[in-house]
Amino acid sequence: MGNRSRITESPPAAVENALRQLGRNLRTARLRRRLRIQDVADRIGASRFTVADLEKGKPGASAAAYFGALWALGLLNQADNLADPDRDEEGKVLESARSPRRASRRRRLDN
Amino acid sequence: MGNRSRITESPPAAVENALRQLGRNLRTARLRRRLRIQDVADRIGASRFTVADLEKGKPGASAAAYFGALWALGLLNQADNLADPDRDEEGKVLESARSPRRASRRRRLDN
DNA sequence: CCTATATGTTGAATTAGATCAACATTAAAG
DNA sequence: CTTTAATGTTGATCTAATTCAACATATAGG
Repeated sequence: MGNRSRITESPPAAVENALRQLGRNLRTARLRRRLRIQDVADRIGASRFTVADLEKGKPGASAAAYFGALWALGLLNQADNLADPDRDEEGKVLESARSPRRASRRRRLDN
Repeated sequence: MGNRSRITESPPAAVENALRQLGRNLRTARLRRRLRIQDVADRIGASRFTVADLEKGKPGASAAAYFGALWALGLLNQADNLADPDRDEEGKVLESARSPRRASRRRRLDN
């Protein structure tokens, strides 16, 4: 019943660091463009508080908010390659000839 | 969560598409690894419903959930370059010699 | 300096995100 | 085909994400 998931409440360090770095990058990009927090907020239809949270790397903020900030700064195209199957070399190796639509337990590798 | 921001409630098409694509990529990567939705959910400490939402590209899901899914699949490193200042060619051009800590309205370019 | 303003901080109010149960559907493997 | 399990769907519940006001701080520019 509805509470916050562990990944949002206390993310692993790698996730926390990635979000903090993204936040710092968003701030750098905004300042380079001479935009105020409020300007970005206006462009995406959010409050200045939310945009400030994004620049802090707040884990609980919505993915749309982060992507929207990238979009407002003209940087959304950099998200296109995220988890791109063509770039997933490990995945390519693991994939069999036929790609299943469900993950069957019996054929799954242990780990 | 509270008053849902416009960017989360009805994101611009570019943002919506980017999220849907990310969701599809997460699913492809998961299936290649022969993992069930539940397996990814267990790894990040979320319910299978949330992970299913991620694979649909749900805008309102937390950024930590998306990054956590990438992390669970060994793909988080692909997020490192998001908005990387070194790759922000347009930002480099706009940046003056000194990088300000605030965006002053007077010096801001119109647009 | 001095002033204007961008940003930080806090606390309260509101509502939607996350969870779960129960059931339906569909694909995988024998 | 049959069986098993992975995934989809729905609705209710609970709590945290977001907003906002008000004030404090600090930076930019003159």
